Amino acid sequence: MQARYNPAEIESRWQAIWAEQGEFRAREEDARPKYYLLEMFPYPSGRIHMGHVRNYSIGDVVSRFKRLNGFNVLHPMGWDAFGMPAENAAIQHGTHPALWTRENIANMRTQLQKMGFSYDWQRELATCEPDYYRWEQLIFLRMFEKGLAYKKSAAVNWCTSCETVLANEQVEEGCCWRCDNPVELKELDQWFFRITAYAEELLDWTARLPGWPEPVLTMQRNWIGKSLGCEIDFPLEGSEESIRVFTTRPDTLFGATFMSLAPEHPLARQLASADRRAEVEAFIRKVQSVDRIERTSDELEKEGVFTGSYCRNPATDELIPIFLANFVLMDYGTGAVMAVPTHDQRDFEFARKYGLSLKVVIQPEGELLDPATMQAAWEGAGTMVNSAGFDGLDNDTGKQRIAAWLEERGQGRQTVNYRLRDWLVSRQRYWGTPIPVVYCAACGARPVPESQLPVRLPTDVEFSGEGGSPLAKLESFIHTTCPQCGGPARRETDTFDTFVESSWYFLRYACPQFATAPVDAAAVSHWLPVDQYIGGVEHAVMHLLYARFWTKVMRDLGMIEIDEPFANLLTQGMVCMETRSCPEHGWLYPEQIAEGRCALCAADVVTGRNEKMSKSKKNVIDPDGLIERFGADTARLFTLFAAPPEKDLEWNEQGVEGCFRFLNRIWRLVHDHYGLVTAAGAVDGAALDTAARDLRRVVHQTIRKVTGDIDGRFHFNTAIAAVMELVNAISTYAGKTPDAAVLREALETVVRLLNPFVPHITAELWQELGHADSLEAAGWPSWDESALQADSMLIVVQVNGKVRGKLTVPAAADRQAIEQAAMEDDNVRRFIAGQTVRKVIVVPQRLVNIVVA
RNA sequence: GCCCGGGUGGCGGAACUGGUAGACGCAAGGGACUUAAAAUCCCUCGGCCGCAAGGCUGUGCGGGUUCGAUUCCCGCCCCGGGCACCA
Repeated sequence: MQARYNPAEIESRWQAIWAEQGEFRAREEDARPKYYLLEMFPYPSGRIHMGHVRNYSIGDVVSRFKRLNGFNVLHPMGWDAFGMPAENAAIQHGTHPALWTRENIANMRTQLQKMGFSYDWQRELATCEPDYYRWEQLIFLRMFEKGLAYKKSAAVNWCTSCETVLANEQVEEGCCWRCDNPVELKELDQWFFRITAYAEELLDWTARLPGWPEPVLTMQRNWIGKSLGCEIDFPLEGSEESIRVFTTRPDTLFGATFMSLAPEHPLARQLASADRRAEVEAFIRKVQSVDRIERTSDELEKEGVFTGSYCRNPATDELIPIFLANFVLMDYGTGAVMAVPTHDQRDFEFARKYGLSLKVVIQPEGELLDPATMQAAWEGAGTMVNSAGFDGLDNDTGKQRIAAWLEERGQGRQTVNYRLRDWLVSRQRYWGTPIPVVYCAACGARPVPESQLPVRLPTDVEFSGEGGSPLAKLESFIHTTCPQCGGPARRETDTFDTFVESSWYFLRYACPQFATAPVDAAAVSHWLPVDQYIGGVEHAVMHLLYARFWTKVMRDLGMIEIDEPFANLLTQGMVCMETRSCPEHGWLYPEQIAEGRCALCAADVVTGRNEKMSKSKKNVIDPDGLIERFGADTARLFTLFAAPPEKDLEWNEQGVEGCFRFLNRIWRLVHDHYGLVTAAGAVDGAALDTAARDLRRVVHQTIRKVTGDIDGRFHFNTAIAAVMELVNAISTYAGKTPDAAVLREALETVVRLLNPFVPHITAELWQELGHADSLEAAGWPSWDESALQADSMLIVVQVNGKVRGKLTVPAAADRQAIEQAAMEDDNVRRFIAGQTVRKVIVVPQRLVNIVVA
C-alpha cells in the first residue's frame, strides 16, 4: 500500500473501472425496488461551476446511498442544450451554435466524469437533438388538436436586448430573467399553452405534495393566485350595454359609488363624452407611455380621469360616474372595478383626490365609521349597513347572499379568478425547437402532419448579429407547401421557449432511445415519479410549474399515467463567495490577488459582501483547479460538509484544506494499521476490554447516526462530522494496544460510511483492507443494538434548573439510586444546604433537577 | 404592504420530541518533533471573576409559560427570498 494519498492516480483508476463495469446502469428488469434520483440538468455553457458541483455532489450521495441500501437506482444526466448563449457565441466567435453546444457538452461530460458521479451515461440525452425535440413537436400537435396550444394576438413582454418575447414567469421586477434588461409591452401574434386550464388542478395538488418544501409550494400557490368572487354587470346609462366588473367583495356592492376602468379597456374611448374626449385621450396616451416597471411600481401616484359617462349600481339603482384609473389592470379580472372607497384603500385615496362620494356599508365592531372623518378604508370584517334587505348580516354571510341575489336577478354570478396567465412559448430565436406549423394564405395556420416530423432545425443559417432570428431570413426553410391544400405556404419561424424542453426530459430518461412515441408508457410507469428531485430554488415557479403542467397534459393525452412528476423536492442553496475589487481594475478573480493587493497595480484590495458566485463579479472558483490540487473527493466532501444542502454555502479556501487533511488522515490510519488489521478475524464481543467495547459503541452509534442523517434528512454535514468523531476515537484507540478485529471493524465502518461522499478513496481503501468484492457488493452497514449498550451513563444534576454536577452511574441504576447519588454530590449539597427540597424531577438517562426554596 | 425563511463564539455550523448551548471543522495562540521548513502530534480557545475548586453571564431585543426555553406563546428589531395597485 502506498504511504501517500494520491487522489489523481486513485480517482482516474476507479472512474475507469466504474465505466468499464457499467456499475451505475439502471435496468427495468431488475427486481429490486426502484429509486429515481434526479438533479436538474445543466445548460451546456462550457464549464461546470461550483453550483453544479454542489448540486450533483448532493445527488450523488443520495444515489449511492440508495444503491447501497438495495435500490435499483435510476440516476441519469443530460443537457438542456437549446438557448441563447449558443447564438451569442455564434455571433461573437463565428462558431455554429450546434458545434459550440456539442463541444461544450463533451467538455462538461468529461468534467462530471472527473467528479466521479454515478450516472447512467447510457441514458444521456441532449434536448437539441432531433431524436428529442421531434417528440416535443408531436406533443405540441396533440395539444393543438385539443385546444391546449393556440395562437393569439396579445400584449406580450418583449425584451429588447434578447429580441424575443418572454412568458410572464420570466419577467422579474419588470426585467428579463436572463439578461436583466427592461421588458416592454408589445402587441404580437404568439403561441400560448393553456396552462390556465390546469390552474385549479395545479393548485389542488400543492396540498398533496408532502415531499416538497413549504416555501416552494407557497410560491406556486401565490403565482397561481386564486381568488373567489363575483362578476357583476353595471348597466350603462343611455345604452343597452353594461360593464362587467370582478370583485371579491360583493358584500360591499351597496357602497360602490363610482367605477374605475383600465385605460386599455375596450370601452374606454367610447365612453368619453364629447366635452371630455381630449382629456380622456391624453390620459390614455400618458398611461401607455409609462413603461411596465414604472407602471407597477409603488411610487406611481394614483391618477384617473372622468369619462363623462355614468352607469347604474345594480343594487341601489343610483347613477355612478365612470373613471379611467392608472392602477386598474386590463389583464386581471375584467379590467373594470366597482369602486368602494369606504372599504378599499386604493378607492379611498382615489375618491378623496377627486372629491367623490363615500358610503359606509360595513360597520366594524366597537367603532362607528363616518365617511366625513374616515382617515382610511375599513377593509376588515363587520356588520352590513345601508344595504337594504341585507342590513344586520355579518359581511361574510352578506357575500353569499348578495352573490345569490344577483344571480337570481341575472345581474351577476359567482366566479373564480386566477393571477396565472397562459404560458407564452414562442421565441424569436434560432437555437430552439421549431414550432411545427405552416401558414397558408388559403387555409390559415395548419399543423405539420405527424408523418412529416421532425421539422428539423436547419443548420445553414447566417449569424449577422443584427436583430431578428436568422431562421426568419432563411428562404429554404420558410418556403414549403400547405399540408391541407398543397399550395405554397410559409413555415412558422418561431421556436419554443427552452422551458418546454425541460418540462419533460425527466420522462424521456425512462426510455431515452424509444423510437415510436415520446415515451414508452411501461418504462415511465416503472420509473416515475421521480423519487427525489434536487435543484436550485430559483426554479421554484418557472420550471417546476411548467413541468407539473406538462406532466398533466401528457397524462390527459393518454401518454402517461402519473399526476405529478416529482414526489420529493430538495431545493439547495447557492454557492457564495466574497467579492473583491481593486479601485483601479474593478472586480478581481481570486488569482489576481497576492497578499491582499491587486496583482496588476499593487493597490489594496477591497473586500465586498458574500454573493452568489458569478463570472460578472469574478468571485468564482473553478472546480477543475480544485480537482487538480486536492482531487474530486475533497471537492465533494467540502461542498457537503460546509453547510446543510438547503442553505447557502460560503466558500472558504481553508475549509477545503481541512477536508483534504481529513482524507489524508484516514489514508494514514489505514496505512499504519492495515498489516495488523487484514490478518484479523471476526469481533468476539464477549472477550473485549473496556476500551474495545467503548470504541465499538462509538462505531455502531456512528452507523446509526449517519444512516439517519442521510436518509430523508439530508444532513450531510452532521453525518460527516459524526464520522470525523469516529476517526478521532479510532486514532486514540489505535495508539493503545488495539484489538485487531475491533480496529478492523472500526476502520471498515469509516470506509463504508464515507463511500457515498468520497467514493474513490473509499473504494481504494476497501481494496487495501483486503476485499476482493466491491464496497457496493458489501452494501450499507447496519448497527448492532447489543454493541450500543453501555455499562454506565452520564446524568446531569441541576439545582433549580442550573447544572451543578455530573454523575456517572451504572446503566442499570434505578430512579431512586440516581436521585440519591445526585443528593450526595458535593457541589449539589452546597446548593441545597439549608433549603427545603420541594420537588425532584428525574428524566431517565438524562438528568435530575432538584427544586429547592 | 402581504407571504415564506432566518438571526447561536473570530468564522462555517451543531444541539432530532422543551432536558449539559457551542458537536465537527476552520482560524488563532502555546508546545513537541526537525539544522530549518513543510507535514504530523499534544494543549488552550464565548465573555467576565478566580491560583484553583468553582461562580456569574451568554443563542437579535422585551415580556410570558415551565422545575427547566436556542427550542413553545405574545409583542418588537434586523437580514435573506417570493409576491405586489390582483379589485
